[in-house]
Amino acid sequence: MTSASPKKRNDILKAALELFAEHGFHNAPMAQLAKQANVAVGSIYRYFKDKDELIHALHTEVDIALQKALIREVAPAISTQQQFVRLITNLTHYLQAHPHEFKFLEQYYNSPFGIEIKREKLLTSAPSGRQSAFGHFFSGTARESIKPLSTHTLHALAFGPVTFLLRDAISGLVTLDDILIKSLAEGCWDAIKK
Amino acid sequence: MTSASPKKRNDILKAALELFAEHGFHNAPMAQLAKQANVAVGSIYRYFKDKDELIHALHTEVDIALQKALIREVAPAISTQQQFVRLITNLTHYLQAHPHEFKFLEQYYNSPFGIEIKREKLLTSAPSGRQSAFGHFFSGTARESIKPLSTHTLHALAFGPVTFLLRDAISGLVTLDDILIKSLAEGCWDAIKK
Amino acid sequence: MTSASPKKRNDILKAALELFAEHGFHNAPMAQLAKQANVAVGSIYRYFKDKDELIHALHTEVDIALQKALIREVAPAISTQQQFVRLITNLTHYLQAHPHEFKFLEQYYNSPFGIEIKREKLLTSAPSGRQSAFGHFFSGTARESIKPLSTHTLHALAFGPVTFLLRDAISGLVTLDDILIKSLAEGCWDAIKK
Amino acid sequence: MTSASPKKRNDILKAALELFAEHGFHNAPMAQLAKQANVAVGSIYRYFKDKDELIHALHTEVDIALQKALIREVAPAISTQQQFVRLITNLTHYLQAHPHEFKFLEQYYNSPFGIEIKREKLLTSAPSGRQSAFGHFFSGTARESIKPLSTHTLHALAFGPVTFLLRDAISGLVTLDDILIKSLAEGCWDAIKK
DNA sequence: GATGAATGAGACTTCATTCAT
DNA sequence: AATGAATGAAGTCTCATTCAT
Repeated sequence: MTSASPKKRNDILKAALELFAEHGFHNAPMAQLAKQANVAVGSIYRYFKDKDELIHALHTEVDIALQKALIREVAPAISTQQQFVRLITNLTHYLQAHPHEFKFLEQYYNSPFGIEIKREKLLTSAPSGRQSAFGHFFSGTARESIKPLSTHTLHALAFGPVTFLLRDAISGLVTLDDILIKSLAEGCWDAIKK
Repeated sequence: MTSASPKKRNDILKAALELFAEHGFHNAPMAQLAKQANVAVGSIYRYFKDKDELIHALHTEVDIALQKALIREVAPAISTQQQFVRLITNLTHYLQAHPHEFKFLEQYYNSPFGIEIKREKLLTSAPSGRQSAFGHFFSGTARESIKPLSTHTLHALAFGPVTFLLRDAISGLVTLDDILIKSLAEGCWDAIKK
Repeated sequence: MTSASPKKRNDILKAALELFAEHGFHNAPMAQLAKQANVAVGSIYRYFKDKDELIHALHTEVDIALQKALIREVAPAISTQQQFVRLITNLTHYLQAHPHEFKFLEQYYNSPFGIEIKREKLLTSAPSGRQSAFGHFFSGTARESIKPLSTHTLHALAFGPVTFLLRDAISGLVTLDDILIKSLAEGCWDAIKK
Repeated sequence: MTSASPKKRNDILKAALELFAEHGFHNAPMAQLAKQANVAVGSIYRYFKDKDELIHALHTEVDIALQKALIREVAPAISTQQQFVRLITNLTHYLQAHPHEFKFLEQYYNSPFGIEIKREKLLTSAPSGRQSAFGHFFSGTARESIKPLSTHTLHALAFGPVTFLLRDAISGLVTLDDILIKSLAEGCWDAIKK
């Protein structure tokens, strides 16, 4: 699907993000999506082959934006621990500020879509947010300061807690203040540091 | 809504677990479910008011079974760290051996259903489910050995990595051997211990 | 269908009358009917071949009871007008006191069932309530005092107003007191008297 | 709920009228309705939210058409009696010529739908429908020539016979010729005139 | 290129009827 | 004879997708 008007394509993706996050893939009819995007139903199909392709495209966009956010202010100058805490903090802040993105991603990775994607990531060096930023971190000089575990395990210890807590935060069950985020990040660091 | 024959009710729940795990709630039509359970469509409605109630009932069953598995061999005699490692190990083993249950739960907690339940668990003293086993642990004598963090944060640090890794394991992206599980559990412990 | 226990048969008919009147034929499932009658679903089918037969049987019962009520205190001694007013009054009183019966009959005559029955009534001298009581009246000595119209027209002029008003009364839109009923009956008499 | 093409909307209403009249609301599946209207099932739902709304909409249409027919040739010049006879005659002629409309209305007023409507008519000044034409008549100068009864009673005496007889006529049990209609109308007049 | 009315497969659910116990 | 669990056809409604304008 080639895009004729990037503006319109964006409107659709934006509307899709909101609807998917709020109602789930299966409770977001194309008709409603079109309405929210101020676009005719038929037009959506000029930009995306079908609903699945729309979902995948949205994932790519969201993933790219997330990656950008992750590496903000992660200077090489600062200590390894500080770098790590920075990454975790960036991740948490960004997703807390973008609950739609978070809900969308959770949903995505919990659906048939997600598994496919994960498998691909292993094979190709996919342009995917999280893993690449952290992947870079884990395979860099940090390696000396952290436990000699597989990348998968490290990812789990670093990411797991954040996503777990974010779920609760976004459902309104907890409030994430800076103190909490800091202690979370430090806990994660304790989990992986040598 | 519960009728006489527990056998048939069970057949339905079993079929539901498989289909929901493999295709998702929304891609598991009642007709297919009936077929898989060797039951007429209408029969399902003798045991469950509607699809939602079936999903909730399934959650209850799965949750109870999981809790039973969690507390296996967690003797009061062993050290706090050993208790914790035991809990994490039990959780991981059980869910790895029961991928359907895991996928179902992930899906459940990522849906409107789950949030409701979580909220309830906060208010009531959750009669079943993951949190109660760990909740018990965190509020017991272990408290002296672990960081003074909120229950939510502790849960996140303890559970987050496991569920994160399990997703990958169940997708076939990693293989969880006992060594890996042990280092994961120890990592979690490092994250929360004082 | 032969009746084994007239008691049970009656329970079923009574329950059917209530449910049909309150919810309509199509919103009165056999299961609910059974429950209300304190009888197993299957048992209903021992007394009535199917739902249709049950409805027809109920019609017969209701019709017979109505006919009995109609001829109460219609002595040959009193004047023709008084006889007529008596009939109308009886009809109104009875149906007002038995709204279930009225609603059932209205529904019955407004359905495919009713038309069938009416057609039969023309051919055979069916044991049917209303028409036979009034039929008898119209073809008796009263004929001299009333307009020389067809039986159908006379029926219409005599019955029409009553049933029309009863509908409103039973919906709660009007209250029928004795004065109102009297003026109604007199109006009907004015319509048919010579 | 009203979309662009009034043609298709009309086709649906026309088909609905036929099916509802012939088989009843509950024996006229949407699928059959669609077929009869030469329309896809889904299309019906573009024009009407659900079956109930379709039924209500149909009632509105039928009611408007009926009212138009009622007031034909009811000149103010003619006598009160003549006006009344005219109204009754119009009503009878129209409904005899439009049996579907008659059956539909009977069914409608005998269902939960109808009662609602009647109640509303009492409160508001009914923008359409039978009552308004006759209501107008009863509250006009005619009042001097007719009995001092409640509007409800007058309606009953005027309408009751007509609807009663029409039921039989439409079932084919009677044939309504002009003579019969005339004597019916005069009977009704005798019932209400002072 | 854009529009949105039309389509119809398919989802969920109900309920009259049967039949093993 | 009675029971009520089981059945599955059939009903209402939704929604991804197409296509004439």
